[in-house]
Amino acid sequence: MSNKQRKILVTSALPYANGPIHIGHLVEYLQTDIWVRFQKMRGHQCIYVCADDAHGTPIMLRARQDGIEPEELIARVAEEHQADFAEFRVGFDNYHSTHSDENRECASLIYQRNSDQDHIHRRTITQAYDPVENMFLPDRFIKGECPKCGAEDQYGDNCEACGASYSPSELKNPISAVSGATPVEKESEHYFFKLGDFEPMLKEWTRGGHLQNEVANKLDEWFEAGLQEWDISRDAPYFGFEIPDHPGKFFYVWMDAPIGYMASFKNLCDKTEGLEFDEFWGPDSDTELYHFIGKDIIYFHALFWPAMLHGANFRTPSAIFSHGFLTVDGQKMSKSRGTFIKARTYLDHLNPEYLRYYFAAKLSSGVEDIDLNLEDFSARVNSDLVGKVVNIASRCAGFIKKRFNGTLSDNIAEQELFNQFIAAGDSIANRYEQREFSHAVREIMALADRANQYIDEKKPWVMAKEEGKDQELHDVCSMGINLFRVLMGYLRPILPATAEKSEAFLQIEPMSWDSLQQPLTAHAIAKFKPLMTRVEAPQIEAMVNDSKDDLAAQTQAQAEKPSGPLADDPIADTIEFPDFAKVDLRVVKIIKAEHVEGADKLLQLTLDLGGETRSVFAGIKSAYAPEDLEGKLTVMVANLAPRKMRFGLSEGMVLAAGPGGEDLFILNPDSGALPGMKVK
RNA sequence: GGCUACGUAGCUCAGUCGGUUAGAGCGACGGACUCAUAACCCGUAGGUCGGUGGUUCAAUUCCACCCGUAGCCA
Repeated sequence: MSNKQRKILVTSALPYANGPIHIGHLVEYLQTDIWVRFQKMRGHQCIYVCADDAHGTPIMLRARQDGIEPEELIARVAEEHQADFAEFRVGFDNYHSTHSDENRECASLIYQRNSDQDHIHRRTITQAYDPVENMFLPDRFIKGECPKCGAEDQYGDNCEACGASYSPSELKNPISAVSGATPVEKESEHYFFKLGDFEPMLKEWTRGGHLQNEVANKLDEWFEAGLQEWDISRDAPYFGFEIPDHPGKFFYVWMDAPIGYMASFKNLCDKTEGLEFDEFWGPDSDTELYHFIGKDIIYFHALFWPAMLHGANFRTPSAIFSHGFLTVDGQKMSKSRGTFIKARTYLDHLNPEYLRYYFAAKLSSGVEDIDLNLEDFSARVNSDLVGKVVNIASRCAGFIKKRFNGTLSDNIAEQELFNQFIAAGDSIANRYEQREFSHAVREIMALADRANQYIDEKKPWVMAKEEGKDQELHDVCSMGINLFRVLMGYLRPILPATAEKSEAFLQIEPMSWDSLQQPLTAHAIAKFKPLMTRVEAPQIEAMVNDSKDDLAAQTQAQAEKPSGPLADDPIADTIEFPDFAKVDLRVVKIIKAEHVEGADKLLQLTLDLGGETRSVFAGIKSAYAPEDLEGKLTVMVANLAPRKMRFGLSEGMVLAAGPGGEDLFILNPDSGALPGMKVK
């Protein structure tokens, strides 16, 4: 190793403990793992820690729904997560949980130190509250109609239909997703982290080479908008850590989640001789700290996190490495298309090495999304790995075994070619270091092509039939094996399992970057066994089908819950006839229907009551075009007090049924009814 | 809606700090070979570099607008 040993601590974002790992998550864990394995091969001390993110309202509610304690839920999920990671060979040095003593200590300490420095501020805010469940509601647990476009069933923070963002209080007809009750406004004192205190420090930090350029540019936007205080507390009931000395107040899950990186490392220190927490986290630490994250959580990692660390007198990260999202066959992962593939479903059908390779072949240091094209996936894996790389060993091993007693030649036949392979190592290493894995793969595959060309030029199968060519045959095949070894060494961070099988075949110690420079001569190798088999189309189909099955199971589960108009909207309290008789319903004819300028949902109707004309605004624009209404008979409440609306006076109302949106249905009297007739 | 990326051969992607005939791998087609997991080797075809305008002697590369895709808006 040419450089001195580095001390590096690496993290991947903590997976949330309310659901399984899917292939989208894996982009990050595999990217990180490849980088870590590369660093280790280079001889550096590189420690990779992670943990389950176990706190927050969704976990509390999910546990309640399953009828178990949150602790039981997160324990079960932790086991599943780690089993998935292990099979994908994600080599964490430690995997912990944010619901741990270490994390409670670290979170409390970071809070306390920031508080002592006056970076925490208390303020009373008003928030949506579920009066049935007696809990405050996070935005995404409030549903209602979008204030902009009127789309039904939208979350409290933004509308999936029109993309508008808003606050939950702006939602129309809001309901709690937990109880179905109408939320009320309620005051509560919250704790805020004064992010603005850190603006100068953050501006310097974000431009100090710790972020990808495009990310730093993005942050500039946020700086321009102004840094606002960050709400770090939540009220009971909440699954998390109670804030020290403030009963009933808990740390917001996003406050203690990144601290989970520290906690996991602390937990590792406690069980590892000679590993010192302060050496990696102290303010003057000269070790390196890297966080691999998805681009969706840049805000938390590039602003709050360095600021909190700084405010608590800890070191800040050396760099944040953000990556894009995964699409499958060019589109967002979709349960109905069977492309929402869970790690477990993948493992049921395919070798994890394939996916590691495919992702590596597409990953760069940027934040672009990458696409898993299933057809391309098979082609690429089969052609590159099976056809090219593994095949090199396969086509040489037979001769070595049969003709030379399984021992390599004591010559290295083409020193120059071997040197070229070694020389390429610097460039490949540089690609790995820069997280330009796709470039690294490209360079390695170019070498694999070169190795196959070499064998083709030398034609060992011809030599094998000629007299007196034994030495040459031995040399060429040994050369092939040596080239294969170097290639496998370069691929080792990406293909750990295949590399191990290759090491067993070659009968060598685990390869390091430096160990590759010495070719194997006069060395006994084992019998060759296929190192990797091809991806078969039926495997892919089966995986996609199983992913669809998951969906079917879910839909079924939903179907078991009673739903429908009666369940959604139970029959109201009994009334007496006089109550009903107060309502004067009349048959009317719609003479005119027109759009109302500026109104999202309303149509203006001119109604003939048989001698009298009324103007009524009806919220049925989403379901009816005006021209389809004109001439129709319907029913109105004729004695409803006129109401002044933004667009004019509405003199009554027409009746319609249905949940809303396109599903609204006005009433039609049977033929023969005349305008003005009373409905009784 | 505002902002940010991205849009290059059938597929997956390089590349161009503006400059002669735009590249690779896979796939297709043709040939060669038979050591090898029908793998490997040689060759051929295939692109108005999302669209329209502008700057320039010259634009796929710079600028503007438009279309499409994705993400962010704490």
